Amino acid sequence: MFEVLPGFRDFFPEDCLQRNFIFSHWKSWARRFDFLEYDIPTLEPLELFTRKSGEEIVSQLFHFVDQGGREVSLRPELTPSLARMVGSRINSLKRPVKWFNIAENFRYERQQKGRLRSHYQFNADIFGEPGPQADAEIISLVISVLRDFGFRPADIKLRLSDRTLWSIFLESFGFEQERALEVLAVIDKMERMSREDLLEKLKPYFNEAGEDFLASVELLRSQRDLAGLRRAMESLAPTAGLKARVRERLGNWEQLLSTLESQGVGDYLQLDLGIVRGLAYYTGFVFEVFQINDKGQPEGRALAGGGRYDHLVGLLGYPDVPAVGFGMGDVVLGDALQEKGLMPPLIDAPDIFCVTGGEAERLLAMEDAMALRQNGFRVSYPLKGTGFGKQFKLAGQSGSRVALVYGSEEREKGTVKVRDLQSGGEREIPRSHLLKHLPDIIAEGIPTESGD
RNA sequence: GUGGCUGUAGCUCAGUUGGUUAGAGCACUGGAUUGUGGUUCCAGGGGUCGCCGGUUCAAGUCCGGUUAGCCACCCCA
Repeated sequence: MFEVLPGFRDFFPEDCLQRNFIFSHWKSWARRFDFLEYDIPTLEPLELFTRKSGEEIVSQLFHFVDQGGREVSLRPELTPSLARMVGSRINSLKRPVKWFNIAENFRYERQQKGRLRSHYQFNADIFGEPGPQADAEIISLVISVLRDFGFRPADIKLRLSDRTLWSIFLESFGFEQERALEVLAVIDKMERMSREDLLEKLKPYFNEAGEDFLASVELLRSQRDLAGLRRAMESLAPTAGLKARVRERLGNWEQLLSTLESQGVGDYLQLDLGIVRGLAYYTGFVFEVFQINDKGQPEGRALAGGGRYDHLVGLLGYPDVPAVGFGMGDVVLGDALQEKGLMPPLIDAPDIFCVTGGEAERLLAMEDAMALRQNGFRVSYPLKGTGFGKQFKLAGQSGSRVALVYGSEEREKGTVKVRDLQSGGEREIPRSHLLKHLPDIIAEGIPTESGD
């Protein structure tokens, strides 16, 4: 017997129904925000990913050598491919470039909850616009989608942070470029590490001054509103030059937040500089969306994450172009929808179920079924002969709205009996009038004789 | 990659101190039912007890290994 590979999933029809429910929401909201759909290959040169993330990523990629001797890999994400597409035509694309994609991504990793070796991810990105209104557009889209799934502000929070402020902060301690990123990586782990371990990790950078540094980091991380963030940053910036950059950056914050407030999604935001995101290429606003528990604490894996990456396209060898985007995976989202009871009952039923008597009647039904199908109706019938009773049972189980009854009596009169499978009401109409009347019957039903 | 827990029918699970041919509910198939239903009743199919080995007269049950899943690390899309 065969089983699916570890970390992969079979999608039975009921699973596809749920997947399509998620996909259609994603797509619908991307369209409403006027993002255009694009797509990329499943298989890419291995180097496309190592260029961005370094050689250590290779052990987590599904990669192999193809028959032509090329080192290739299933895509673990689509940002590098997207950067290639955008970069290669950046001078002819109308800006801002607003694109989205829904695709399967692969990673060779030990699986656990919310994290498989294959998952589907919704990505939307904006290229060519460096200002905070592009960030707001992305964040607003993320929240709009999740809100439409039924998550309320009490269920989820988009934790919003800023790599730019962290850079200014680290610069005030004398850290820039690589060393700033290394210290940032330590800050990223603060939620999960003890104070002793943190101090140990910071020792190479601060010697004995780690305590003071940590206190400053804590001050920043604990801020939950813009006024507090402003006070904290200004108290930490030692020079006039840094103070000016803080003021300018906080102006961007104001614009971002006021845009999101006026779009009515402010209730989902939580200012939280504790979000850093591990990836090195993020440059400005960054965010992650989490479910929150009764105490208001984030729980589980991020439902979505993203941010600004103004130098990635340049890093991959194309002209520099500012960019901001996000990703949202189907696994964590699907789990969250199940837990919260937000996955609605999804029905997948035909419009019409044909019930037939003998062979002559069956052939008439086949003729009508095809005509109905050509007009967009979803029509089903048994694929083997059985009695009327059995067929009505099947019709009921199918979830179909109406049954069309083709018996010898109807055949002789040139009619067909239409039965409303919900109300039990019936109506006999000439076969030639089927197409004309069925849309109304399906929409409005047939009352029972008692007028019920 | 490291560690802990768990594997009995498609699903949820029983299965006694090791003891004959491994069970239930749901689901599925057929029938009761050849002109009207999702109820009901009857019957049936479906298992290498994850896999391999060991202990034993005897293993679903005990032991070892392995594999898969879950959880936590590591890491992060």
